Amino acid sequence: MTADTPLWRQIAETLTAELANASPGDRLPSEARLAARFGVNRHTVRRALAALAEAGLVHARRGAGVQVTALPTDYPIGRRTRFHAALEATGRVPGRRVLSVETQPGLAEECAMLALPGGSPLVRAEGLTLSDGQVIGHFRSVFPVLPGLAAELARGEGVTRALAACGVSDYTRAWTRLTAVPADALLAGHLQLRRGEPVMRAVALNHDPRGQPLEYGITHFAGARVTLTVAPD
Amino acid sequence: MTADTPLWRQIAETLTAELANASPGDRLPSEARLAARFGVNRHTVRRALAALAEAGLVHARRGAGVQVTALPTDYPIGRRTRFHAALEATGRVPGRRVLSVETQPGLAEECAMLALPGGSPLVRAEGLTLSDGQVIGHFRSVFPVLPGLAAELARGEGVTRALAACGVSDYTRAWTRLTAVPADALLAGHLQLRRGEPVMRAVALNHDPRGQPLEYGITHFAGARVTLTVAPD
DNA sequence: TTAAATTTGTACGTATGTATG
DNA sequence: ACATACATACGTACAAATTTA
Repeated sequence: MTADTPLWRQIAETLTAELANASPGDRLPSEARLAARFGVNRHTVRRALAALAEAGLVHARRGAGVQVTALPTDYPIGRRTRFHAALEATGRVPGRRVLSVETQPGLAEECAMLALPGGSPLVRAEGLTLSDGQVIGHFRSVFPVLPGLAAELARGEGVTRALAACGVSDYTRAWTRLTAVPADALLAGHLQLRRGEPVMRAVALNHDPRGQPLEYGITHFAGARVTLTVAPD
Repeated sequence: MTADTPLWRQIAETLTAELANASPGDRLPSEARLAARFGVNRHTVRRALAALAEAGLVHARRGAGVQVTALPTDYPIGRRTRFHAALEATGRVPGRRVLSVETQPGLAEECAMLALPGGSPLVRAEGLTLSDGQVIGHFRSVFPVLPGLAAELARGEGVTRALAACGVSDYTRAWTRLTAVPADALLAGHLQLRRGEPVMRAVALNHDPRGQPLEYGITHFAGARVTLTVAPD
């Protein structure tokens, strides 16, 4: 996002971010208006819009404007499916390295996912997932504040054990959303990849047997090192 | 190819045709030379080259030239017979476009997955997965040879209906394996991505209610456009 | 090792055509 | 018919990476 990245790419990224709040069918401002807004030539805006169109996010029609065509498609894979990482089945030694555990006010999205009021304090944990000592994933999870949870998580014995120590005997996965994304610089560093290499993002919500949300987490797996298997129960 | 088609497209088509006699790694003439040859501005040539790059046929490197990455003959134009209308699908997929249906001896892996002797003839189907007319995935499936199956698949009425026409009333997913991989040139062309962009690979096995393998398929989804949701019942 | 030439990438500007509303 | 908006195509200039001398 600094001066060495092309103008058209900065504009494309800005517009992409803004599309998150848009709906399919919404019209973008005209190329001339966008050019005026960003203080660039119209062709520079066109280059940015071409990138968005190539990604399938927008669609331009001559005479009409540029419309938002599609947001990421939600693709249900099946109902009676159970989700587990392949490494559990292959007999490898799983492990994790907790990088940080903090208690902070949660972001709006995080609080909403945990069914808590906005700005509620949350326990945030970040770390790496290992297989035979090899880094295969990076996770970032938020939990509601439970007595002693942060300390238990920091011991690195795993989420299940930490929750059990806090009196939560069991929890189940409400849903998982999977998508393939390019690794950013931070992720590339954690997973020992190059920027842009494919990474699988798994966004998951876990809740207790009564349906109370317990954990909202985003995990990124190194695409080349991980296969997720979805199999019926 | 008349006067109403844009110059850049005419040039792109001309270059694509000429690539048939080229080999991967060959260098194209410089943009300046091509501009002189076609008698157009350099930007017009750039627009044409951008189209070729988008299709995964060439790759440009600043300072070096433009190189051929893949042969047009590897590109589906030669193999695809015709585009069929997208029809109703298996319930989860909004649309499908069947590109080709062939009966061929299966590869060892394919035969093994279908529990057939090596070298058995298989019905192979290839096509695109759509959502609102937008290409979101590319699939390649193999089936055991059933009477009339190839013809039914070729009609583009969907896998479910084709199997039903052959007496298979129902089938279920045995398992799905997911991993994130970079798009190769062929896939980039199909999914309208750039080479190397993240793609989610789903390898799936479907079988009939008695456990007999019916379909072994590999689908690649455009990472930016698809989210797979896994939810328990 | 250095310097120059080559080649693609970015950004600007201008003009005109064509479809839409 | 008219204004709006995207599409095409020309031009210039400079930056950045590579190749060549």
